[in-house]
Amino acid sequence: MNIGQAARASGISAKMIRYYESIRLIPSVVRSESGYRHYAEADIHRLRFVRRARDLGFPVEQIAALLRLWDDRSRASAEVKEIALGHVASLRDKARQLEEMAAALQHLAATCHGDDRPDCPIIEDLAGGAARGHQHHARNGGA
Amino acid sequence: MNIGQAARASGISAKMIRYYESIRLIPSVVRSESGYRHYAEADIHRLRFVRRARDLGFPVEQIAALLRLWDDRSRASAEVKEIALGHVASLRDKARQLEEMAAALQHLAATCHGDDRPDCPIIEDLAGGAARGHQHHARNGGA
DNA sequence: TCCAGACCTTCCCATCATGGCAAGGTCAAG
DNA sequence: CTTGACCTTGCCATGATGGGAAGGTCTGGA
Repeated sequence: MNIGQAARASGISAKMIRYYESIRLIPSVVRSESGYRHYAEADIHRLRFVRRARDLGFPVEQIAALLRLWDDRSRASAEVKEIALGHVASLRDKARQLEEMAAALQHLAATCHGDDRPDCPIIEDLAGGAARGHQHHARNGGA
Repeated sequence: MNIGQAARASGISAKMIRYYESIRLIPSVVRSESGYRHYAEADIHRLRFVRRARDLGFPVEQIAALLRLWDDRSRASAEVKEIALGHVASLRDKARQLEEMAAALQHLAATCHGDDRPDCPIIEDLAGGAARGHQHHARNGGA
């Protein structure tokens, strides 16, 4: 199987397959005499593993760790679980941060008329909280 | 005020102030004869505006739009509100995606013993769903 | 046999926002 | 005048991905 077929079979673009190989996330595959990469079933499985892990938002570094654990038949499931739960925590943390920003901004937007008047609490907040109204500042604009 | 003081006053690193200037998010400030940037109060206000918008997760492009609206005393508040609510939606969307990943992974992890046995539903799922157990695949790993 | 077109290779560039480092100029205080 | 803090520009790196160029390979058909 050439890289294009491997890409279609795994759901990872050829570009990314080469990239993953370059950073050693996946091993170098065999090449034909002319230099074409050749993928066997086991390689496709590995790529699909990577694909699923990416879909779950794992950073590449952690995927590397998961692949090592996959290869190690005797590792404790606790090791895998620890990585997984650590990642869950990090995902939740990021989600919470985004949600907090959204809530703050929505709160601000709720007090904005949103009509054709120029009055806007959102801009006023960004401009420095409740303190000032709207000081002008036309400046030496042209770079 | 030099760039370092402006950085301290605005909460944006000197590096980022220069960057923002280079991409024209903020206008070029006046320079001393020796080339040092000099910041006036109005510049600091503008930088703080940018800082707050960044804290709310606005991408730089949208901050540029907000700054234009800030400068335009006659614009309708509806324009600002639209940008803000659009951003709220995008933040919520990202947060939801992360949360979905976290939930899926947590669900998976819940079925994993997490002890010293090698059995691990997490790895098994990544390796290809319920289909196979754990096929081996030692390969030309060397790279 | 030869060509077209689809495929492959490597290499470089861009994203987005940020930090780091290096080489060199400037300024203020001692 | 020296020292040290500060400034300047420029390049490189991140993390994961896409785009494109320049050139080699393979396959099928006329």
